[in-house]
Order: sequence, then C-alpha cells, then structure tokens
Amino acid sequence: MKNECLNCACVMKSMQSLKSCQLEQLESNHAVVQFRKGDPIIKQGMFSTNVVFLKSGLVKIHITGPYHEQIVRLAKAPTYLGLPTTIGDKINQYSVTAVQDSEVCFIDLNIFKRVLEENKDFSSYIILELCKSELESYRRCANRTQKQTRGNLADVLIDLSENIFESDEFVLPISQSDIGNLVDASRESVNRLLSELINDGIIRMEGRKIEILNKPSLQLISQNG
Amino acid sequence: MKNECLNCACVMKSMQSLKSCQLEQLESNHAVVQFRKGDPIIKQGMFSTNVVFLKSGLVKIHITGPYHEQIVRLAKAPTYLGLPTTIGDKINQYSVTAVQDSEVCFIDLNIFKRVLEENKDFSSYIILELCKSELESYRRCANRTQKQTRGNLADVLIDLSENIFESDEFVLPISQSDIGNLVDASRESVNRLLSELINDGIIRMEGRKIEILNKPSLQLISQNG
DNA sequence: AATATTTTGTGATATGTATCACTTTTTCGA
DNA sequence: TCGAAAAAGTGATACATATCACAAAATATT
Repeated sequence: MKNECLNCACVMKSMQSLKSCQLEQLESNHAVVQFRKGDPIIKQGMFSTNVVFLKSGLVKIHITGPYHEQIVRLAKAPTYLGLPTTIGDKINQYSVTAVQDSEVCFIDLNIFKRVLEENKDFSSYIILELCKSELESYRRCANRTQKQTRGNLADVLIDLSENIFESDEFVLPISQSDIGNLVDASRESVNRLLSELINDGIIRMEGRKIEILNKPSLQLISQNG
Repeated sequence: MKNECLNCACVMKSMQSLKSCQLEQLESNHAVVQFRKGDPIIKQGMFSTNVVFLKSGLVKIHITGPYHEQIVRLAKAPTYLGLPTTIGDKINQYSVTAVQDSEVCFIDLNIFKRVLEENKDFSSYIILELCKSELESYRRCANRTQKQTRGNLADVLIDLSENIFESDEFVLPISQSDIGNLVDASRESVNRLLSELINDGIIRMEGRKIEILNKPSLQLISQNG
C-alpha cells in the first residue's frame, strides 16, 4: 500500500509537486473503489466529504434540470470528478455515473484541503484546472445552444473519436437516448440523424459499433450545422 | 492613495484575509478605470495580464459562439471579472462589456498570483469562488437548453428584479435583441412574449421601464415553460 | 431457454420559434 | 434640432424538431 499514490495519475497530474509527507497524508486517507457500468459514483443532493478522482474508466456527468436530468458531458480517466461540487458546496450539485467499468479514488476532503493549503504548486494547479474547466463549460454551452442537432451530434461523434477513444472506430458507450439528452434532442431525432449519416456514407454502424468513414464531412457538419 | 484597497470590495470579499504587506503590493500595482455604457472592458482574443475587478456598475459577459456572439450572463458589482480567463489562459476567452457606467480595478496578474500563493485564506477563497461559479454555469446551461423561450425570459426578468436591481420596478439595461441573445431566441420572439406578458397583466412596460405586477405568475411561467 | 425490459427504427402529425418584410418609435450624433 | 441609425412592434410563412404510435431488435433477468 505504501506510496501507492506516488504513481497515481491523481498526483502525477499535479506536476509531482507534492512532498513525501503530504503524499503520506493522502496515502492514509484515501480509498479506491471499483464501479461497474451503470453504477452511480456521485449522486446529486447527497452529502459529500470526499474529493473524487477517476483513475480509470469512463463516466457521464449529469445534472437535474428544470424538466429532466441532463447529461453535461462525458469524462474519461484520469481526471478529478466533482471538484467544484465538493469544495464549493457540501451537497453534491451534480451526479456522476459510470458508463464503463471504472476505478475511483476517494480522498478525504479535509486532508485534501490541508494539502492544498500547504502546497502552493498544488493549489495553483487546482486553480488552473478550475479556470480551464469553467471556460470549457462556457464554450460547451454556447455550442449546445447555437448549433442545431445535426451539428451537435457530429460534435459528439468527433469528441468520442478524438478525445475519448482516440480512434475512428469505437463502440458507443451510451444509448441513443442518452446521446439525445447530451445534444438536447429527442431519441428519435438522434436516430434519424444517425441514419442520415449512414446513408451519406459518413459513418458505418453495426449495433453500437461506429466507424467514421469520412471525418472531413463530419467536421463540416459540426461547423455548418 | 495609500490603503485605498483596504476598503475596496475586492479585498473585503476575501474575508479581510490579506496582510498589510500584501495590501501594499496590491496598492502599488493596480489601476482604477472608468468605463461608459457600451464600452468594452475585456475583449475576447486579446492578451491579458491583469486580473479585473468590477467595483461598481453592470456588465455583460459574452463569448464568440460557432455562429454568433452570445451573452453568457449579466454581472453586477462587486465581482471579479474574467478570473478564469485571466488565470486559465493568457488570451481572453470571453468578452466583457459595460451595460451601465462602471468602475473597474485592474490588478497586475503576477502580483495577484504572488498574493494568492502567499495567502492560504485568499487562495481558498478564490478556489471556492471558482467552484461556485462553475456549478452556476452548469445550472445555467441546463436551464437555458431545457426551458423554452417563455420560461427563460421570465427567468431573466426575475433575475433582473431580484438579483440585479432588487426591485419590482427597473429599467431594462439591455435591448430586446440582447435579451433574445441571452435566452437563445430571436428579437421578434422576445418582443411577442413581452407583449403577451403585458396583455396578461403580469408586467407593465413604458419604454424600457418595467414593472412586475404579478411575480407569482412570472415564477410559474419560469417553472412551467 | 424463456420472458421481461430496454433499446432501436420509422412514419404521421403537431408546434414553437426562426425568418422575412415592413412600419413605427426611440435614441443618438452632428 | 434635425437627420440618421438603432430599437421596437407585428403579420405571414417556413422549418427543425418534438411528440405520438407502433413494430422490430437487442439485452437483461429469472
């Protein structure tokens, strides 16, 4: 168990800026938990006393909107989950659910805060992450509201291909109904638009397996709606 | 000039946690500038080397989307502006424009960062602000995409009344076209919906002066679309 | 293996809102 | 204070997408 954190991406990502005594604090106050596909990791409305770090796997971040639950984005390991919700509010302000089997590290919030206070570099790093993340959420929202469904769907496919799976061929990790939710459209619309993409020879689908045949076209759709 | 910062909301908001030597650092590296209604304060795409604090006035935060400029939100003094854009990226990721005459304090980024590193409480405070702000942006986006225009318009009116002007009677600080932009609708739709609200006796309008006559109804519209 | 449940596919119809076109009113600058 | 520009008001029409309804396929569950 000793020094397990040393090789954890959670610490690696913070530029190796933690001192060994701080590492030890983390060591003795964390817990690694396995989650199966579909399992809730963070539940909106629940009390939160841990910082959550996704070591491996893929999750969806979703929030209760005025009418229905909405998927904000997908997040892949390694990354912090619910940092803002943990530090900003004792009650979780959104939910996180595994969409693939995942490994998650829970770190005691007080310990995390102490390390944050003791280590300038670490806190600078966290501030930077939070800033980036907020900018990203602005950008994401502007896209979501301005583009129409076709463009947003193209974006999701490109995101899955380039950022999440890093391949032109991948298995959709979520249902068409979830995709609809993610692009603010009905499940039926998503289905119809996917059919269109297949007909136009831009993608190929076999069950949930997708292959992007014509990425330039897809990027064009992403840009021009 | 000496100790002017001491009474500035910028410092006050951070829980009086700054030491006098840190205060002096801020004193000698800030500049207060007046902006007139309509003046740009931060311009997306420009190099940024200052933390910006809005001392008085009202501004709109807007971002370049895939098709058009989009107003993200209105912000009233006292508040930091572009904290994420300043710390997270050397290039401004969004614009800020005064919608009322405003007074703005520019603080040198390096000094600000140094104070941030030297002062745990101050950096905790900033982290907390960033977390809250990100949560707020998630919530805001969910509303924006799920509600239809009627509900979003009601939200804007309620926000103006309760948070910005703290009165049932106020003068619209932005044009109907800007309101449309803020609620992802066309100027014409906003106009028609405002007319409806007037006809239903929920608001009264005289030029840009608005009086909310029936807030419960407005809240109902906000909730039920 | 058999059955229940979820997911996917597809037509027909309804609807909220954009767009266009034009007028009137208000605001701003010389 | 007068003319130009911006903002506001309003009808007619177009269109993207929701909703409903139902069938087929794929996945869980016992």
